[in-house]
Amino acid sequence: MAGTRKDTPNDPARRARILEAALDVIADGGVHRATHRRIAARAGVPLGSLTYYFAGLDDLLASAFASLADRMAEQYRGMLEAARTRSEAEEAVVAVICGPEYGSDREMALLFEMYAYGNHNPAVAETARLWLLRSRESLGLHFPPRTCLALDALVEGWPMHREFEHAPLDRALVAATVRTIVAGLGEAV
Amino acid sequence: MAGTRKDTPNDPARRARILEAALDVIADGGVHRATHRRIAARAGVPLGSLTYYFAGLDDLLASAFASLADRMAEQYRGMLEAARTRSEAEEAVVAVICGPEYGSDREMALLFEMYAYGNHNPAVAETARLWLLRSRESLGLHFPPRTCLALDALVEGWPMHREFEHAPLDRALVAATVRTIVAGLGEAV
Amino acid sequence: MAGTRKDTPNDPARRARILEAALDVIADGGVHRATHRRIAARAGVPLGSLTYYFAGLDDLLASAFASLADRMAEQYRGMLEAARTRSEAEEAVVAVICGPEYGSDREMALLFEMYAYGNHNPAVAETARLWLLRSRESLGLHFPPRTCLALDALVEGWPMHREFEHAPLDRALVAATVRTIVAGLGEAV
Amino acid sequence: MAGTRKDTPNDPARRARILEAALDVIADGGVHRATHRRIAARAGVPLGSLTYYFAGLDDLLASAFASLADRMAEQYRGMLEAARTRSEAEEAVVAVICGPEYGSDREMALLFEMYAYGNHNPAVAETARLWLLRSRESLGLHFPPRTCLALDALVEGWPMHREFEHAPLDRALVAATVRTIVAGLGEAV
DNA sequence: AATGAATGAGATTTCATTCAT
DNA sequence: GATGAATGAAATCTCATTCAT
Repeated sequence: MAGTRKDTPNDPARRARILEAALDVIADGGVHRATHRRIAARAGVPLGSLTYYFAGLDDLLASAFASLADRMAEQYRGMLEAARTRSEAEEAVVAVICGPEYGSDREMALLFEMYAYGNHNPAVAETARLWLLRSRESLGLHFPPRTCLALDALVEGWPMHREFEHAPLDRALVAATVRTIVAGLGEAV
Repeated sequence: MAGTRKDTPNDPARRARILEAALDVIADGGVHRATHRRIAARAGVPLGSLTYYFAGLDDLLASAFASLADRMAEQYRGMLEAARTRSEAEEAVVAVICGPEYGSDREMALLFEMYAYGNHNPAVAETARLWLLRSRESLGLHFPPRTCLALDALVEGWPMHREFEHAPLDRALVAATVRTIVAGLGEAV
Repeated sequence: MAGTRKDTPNDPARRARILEAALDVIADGGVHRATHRRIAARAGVPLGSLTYYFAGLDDLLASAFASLADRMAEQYRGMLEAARTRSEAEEAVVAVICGPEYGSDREMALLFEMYAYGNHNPAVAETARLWLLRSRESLGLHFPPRTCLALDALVEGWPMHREFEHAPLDRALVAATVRTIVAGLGEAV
Repeated sequence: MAGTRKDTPNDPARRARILEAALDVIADGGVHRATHRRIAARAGVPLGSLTYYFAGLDDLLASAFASLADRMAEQYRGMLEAARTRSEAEEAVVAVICGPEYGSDREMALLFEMYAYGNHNPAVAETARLWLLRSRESLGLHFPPRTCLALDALVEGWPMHREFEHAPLDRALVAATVRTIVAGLGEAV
């Protein structure tokens, strides 16, 4: 808590700090409670800053989601890239679905917000589309295209159970499902 | 003076009409743009009506989502109940995922909103939890529990691709995946 | 100064009071300084009142100008109607141009504001057009149409001198000019 | 780095360009919408420029109106100076009133803005006063003082009809009125 | 000399909610 | 039971101006 730290003018990190604050506020209260005031307060910057850096709240939120998607896509890819064998790759997919290496509760909540907001904001819709595409590409490092599509559906859908039922996922079941899909859909394009 | 009046003073359908209007407004602009005024205008009822029937906006939205979840859970169950054989049941799951019999774009968007809003509203979180549970129960009419969990992940996740990529899903691939999971996970509890 | 008087709910005079306050504020500082806050303060009503009674600032200002134009057109007509002879009518025109029976400084300033604002607001442009028309009609009680047009030009233009040069108009000259125009243009349509 | 630069560092025309942009912005949206930002954008100069060249917005607007009045007074005088005979002078007055040689719609709108703004800004009031004086002086090249006053009233007032009623003026009527005034008021001082 | 960055103040507007009837 | 009127609070956004460079 740097508390009294004054920003130097032209603080290059300020923009990023605002974005991160926006994500915090969204994670806490949802897009529907993300306001200029709350974001500015959380970031510790004056209100006027937000409209100086961003054309409007929509633009700010869209940028925040873009930054989120970017960061998560990189993590995702990192996990898949680290796998050396098909079997390790399957294990990586399980980890992506079940955590905890990937996708904190905060990030899952933010993704839901992104999907919801994307239905009402073209820029965010595009961010979501790209995010889906990139996750598919990461899977493509190890699996054929059709398998990627099926696994990706699992990756999007299963964490929902994690979120709303208050129990951790059954890791063995997830692993079995992943293996089944990979084996069952085979190598066909 | 009753001349142009549309509702009897105690219109029993008014409450339902307000809920439907709320869903329309949410589908159009998201929870973050759902306001008393817009909902009242859409429902064609006086503003004061809303605070008469509902304790507040949160309560109204929670009721609207509950009504949505209820209706969709019934449709879902109807589709599974109509299946007579395991194979028809698999076909029903494919239909649930790919549409168009189930889950219009409007309804998909509303589900995203429900998941997002549920992260910030306990009543809606409970609605979402129940909805997930009921969809699992419907699958349970035909499949063993672990298969239900895996299929349900697919049911939640795959429609997202439909929503953000602008192409219909590959029905054959979905069918193959469903069959693979059903066969691969077997009958074990 | 009624000072602490509370408005009864549903005060029928409140709308009119807001309009009058708006004109006061415009007369003081010009349209470019007429803000919700200032108008509300001058009228002694809460800020929210203004947007309850008027769709926006433009609407409020347009209504204020409409009320001004209406009142002045009635005064104008009253003065012309009171004239019994052609000679009295000429005298009435002189009075309209030179004051003080008609057109206080405040009202003249407001008219300038109306003309200026009318160039950027269709509703006010229409108000200005109607105002010009009604003043012509009042002149028409005594003079043929072409004479009305010429006299009306005088009525609009001469007060400007009054406003910006800091001397009262030369009443005798105005009278002579009016007589000359009435006589010179004759009775032709 | 001079690559795309349009102005030399000390562009002598920049000040004038800003003033012209200010007039454009005023003509478009009125004084009440003339802001530093809009003017800078229209002029294609950086925002900081405006506060460098002008002490504040009031100063900028006052300078812009001064430049307008100057230019129009010169045009006005040019038209009167070109007249060689009394009859040509009368024709020049008609042209000034009816256009199109003098006073485009844009310029008329700007004059209205000047009159309105002048009521709230001493510098602009002085500009307006001078403008009225100079137009009178130009008339004085051909007509005696009292005639000048009367003609000038016509020159200020008649164009208003042009502006708000959507028809061109009746040139013959204007000419007849001018002749009548010139003849009727005679040569007396 | 000239300007991009920055911000406090305030503008317009929307809104949930209260309340008298 | 039902609702139009009303308003305080807060939302988004714009802006004139200052300042370091």
